[in-house]
Formats: sequence, C-alpha cells, structure tokens
Amino acid sequence: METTVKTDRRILRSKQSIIKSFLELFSEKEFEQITINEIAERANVNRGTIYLHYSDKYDLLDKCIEDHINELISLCTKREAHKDKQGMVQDPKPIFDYFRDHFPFFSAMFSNQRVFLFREQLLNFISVNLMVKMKRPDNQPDIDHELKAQFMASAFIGIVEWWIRHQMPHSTQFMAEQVRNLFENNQVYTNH
Amino acid sequence: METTVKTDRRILRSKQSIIKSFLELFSEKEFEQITINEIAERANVNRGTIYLHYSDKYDLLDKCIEDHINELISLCTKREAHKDKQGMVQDPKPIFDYFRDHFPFFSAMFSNQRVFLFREQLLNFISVNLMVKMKRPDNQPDIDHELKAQFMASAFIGIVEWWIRHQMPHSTQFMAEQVRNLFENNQVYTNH
DNA sequence: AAACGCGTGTTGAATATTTAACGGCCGTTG
DNA sequence: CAACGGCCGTTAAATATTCAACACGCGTTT
Repeated sequence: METTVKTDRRILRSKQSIIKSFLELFSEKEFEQITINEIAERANVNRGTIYLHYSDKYDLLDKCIEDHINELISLCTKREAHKDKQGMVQDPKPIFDYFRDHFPFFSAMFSNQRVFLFREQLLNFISVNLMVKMKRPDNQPDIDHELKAQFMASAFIGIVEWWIRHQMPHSTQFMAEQVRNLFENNQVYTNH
Repeated sequence: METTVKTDRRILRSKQSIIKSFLELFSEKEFEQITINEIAERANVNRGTIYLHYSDKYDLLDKCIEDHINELISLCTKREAHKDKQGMVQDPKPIFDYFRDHFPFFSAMFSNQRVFLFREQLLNFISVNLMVKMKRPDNQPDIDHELKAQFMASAFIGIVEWWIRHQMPHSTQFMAEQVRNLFENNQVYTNH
C-alpha cells in the first residue's frame, strides 16, 4: 500500500556492488576466509560504507539470502493473484527461471559449507507454499499435511540442488514439467 | 612519473556504470536515439552526474573511444619495454586478446554508423605503431614508409573488423599467427 | 494560438560515501 | 617480551552524488 519512499540511488548502487563482489568471493573461497577489506576493494567501495549497511559479513550473507527468499515469495504471491496459473505447484517454471537467472548465487550457496542457513529458509518457504495447496478434503488415509509438505519440499530442494550443482543440464521448461508430474503423483495440487 | 593522485572511488564507479549502460544502449539502438535520461536511468545514476563528467553524449562516446585507444597504446608500449617480445608486429596476440576481452565494445563500434570516428583513431594508432617498425635500411625500391604503414594498418583493421563482425570465429592465437605471417610477407618487421 | 509532453543543461541544499586517522585485537617474527 | 603487519570497527571532515526545481527548446495535440 504505502509507496516505499524510493531509496537513494547511491545506496542501491553501493549495495549492488557490495553484494556482487561478495558473491564472487563467496564462490571463489571459503566464507571464513573472506575479509571485509577484500569485498570493499573489489566493489570499489570504502570499507566504512559496508559497515554503513551491514554490521558484519555474517549479516551481509543473511541479507543476501533474505533478498532472494523475498524475491521468490513475491514471485509466487504475484502469480497467485494472477488467476489462471496459480503458485509454484501448477506451474513451477517461473521458479526454475528464477534459479537459472541467478545461477551464480545459488551455485555458490549450494557449493558452500554455510549452505545450511540457506537451505533452512528455502525449505521453510517451499513447505509453507505447499501446505496451503493441500487443503483439499482427502479421502486417502490421513497423512499429516505438515509432514507431507516437509517431505515434498525437501524432495523439491533436492532436485533443485542437483540441477544447480550439475550446471543446469536441463531447461527450466523440462524441469518444470518433471516437477509438476512428481507433484501430481503425490496429489499435492488442489483443484478437481 | 608522477603518481596520479588516486581518483575518488565514487568517480570511478559512476564512470564505470555510465559507460557500461551507454555501451549496452549503443549496441541496442542507433546512437542518435540514445538519450541522457536512458543512460542515467539504466546506470542508476542521477542525470546531473553524467553532466558532471561528460558535456554531452558525443563527448561520452569520444571518451569511450579514447579510453580503449589509450589502453591499446599502453598495452603496446608496456610490452615494448619488455625486451624479448616487442610490439604488435612480432606478436599481435595480446592485441587480439584485448579485442576479444572487450568484444561488446568493439562489436558495437563496428556495427554502428559512427564507426568512422573510431576507425580513424584506431587506424592512426596502428599506422604510427607500424611506422617505427620500418626504420630498417631497405634495399627494395623505395616505397614511402608512411604510405606503406597506412596500407598495412588499413589491412590490419580490415581483418580485425571482419573477425569481430563474425563473432570471432578463430582463436586469438590463430589470428595472431596469420597476421604475423602477413606482416612478414610484406617485410614490415625490423630485425633479421 | 495556447497547452502539453519530453529531453536538455543548470542550479542549491541534502545526503551518502570517501578519505585518513584512530585504538583495538590477534598471529607472526625478531 | 617487543615489534610488527593485517584486519577490525568507528570517527570527523572533505567531497561526489542525489534530488527537486528551475528555464529552455521543440514537436504534437487541443
């Protein structure tokens, strides 16, 4: 509702630059080895500027993850509003497109020790998203919805991780079809 | 000699950003259609900032060309200092590497009406570079050195332009070998 | 004709970022 | 132990950039 008071362009550019070089470094070396100095140097940003926006490199990593999770969320909710093709269950392709378009980030995430932070949030996002899709009256022997969502979400992430780690060997279209079939087989979707 | 008083990082980042989006636009549409507003918008830079560094879009284009010409010059002179492999005649590969590494720019240059500005400066750079390589006592019927340089430089640019326009169908290594042979056949190089 | 939209250059005040410096901590080297 | 180098996190003053607002020209619409 409230029109977010357009943030100063300098802030946008600084953050962009900082995040970009941080992710580069993140894919090159161990997180613990990365130094604020390096990030600033590569981003052509003063060291102080980083502290102006992030309290330390852990915070920086958190913010990066947060940003992408939020993007994914808004991607889903925006599409839900659009009536015909709802959410990530009926058409997972846009989700895969997003993964593809930000390959450097997700690739770095999946090939790093600190993946746990990330996986946890991603898993939460997916399972919540699936939960609401399973509200239909179920004539099957009652399987707990939350449990099932967790199960499917974990499976979904497993596939994504495999896909990213193998340099995206299939198109997003193909992946979307596969996932949709898997979902259908497990009766996740809602309508008739 | 004088250590250039390290320019403010904000200037560096702004110029980088401006030039980047300008070149993007340059490869997308006709130069005359490009507007300062567009450049600023895409670069996440205030319109005023562009005027702070460039007087108008023509100046901006000039500066872009100038930058690359200077890079090429310093690339050659630096290598001349290094004794064993001198200049662009004995080993043109680094030159081709530079073209390859800045493909977007040169590609835009060669596929645009305004190529003339660029070609003129590039031609001048090459021919001057060749001139100094032809100082040797020549037992051939006297062909004017300047004329010959112009001739060879034009030929060189022709090859580069063909290579860029065709999306670099050969490796820089291969191109360098070809060019070196052509130079030798025309007795451009100095030492026995 | 007047009114409008759109791009250009240019200003002044507000603000983000830079620079250079500080003190502190830690690991290495003498 | 002392000295050093490297990174940290923070500060004050200098500076580049932003924003919003001008006035201008120019083509289009009313």
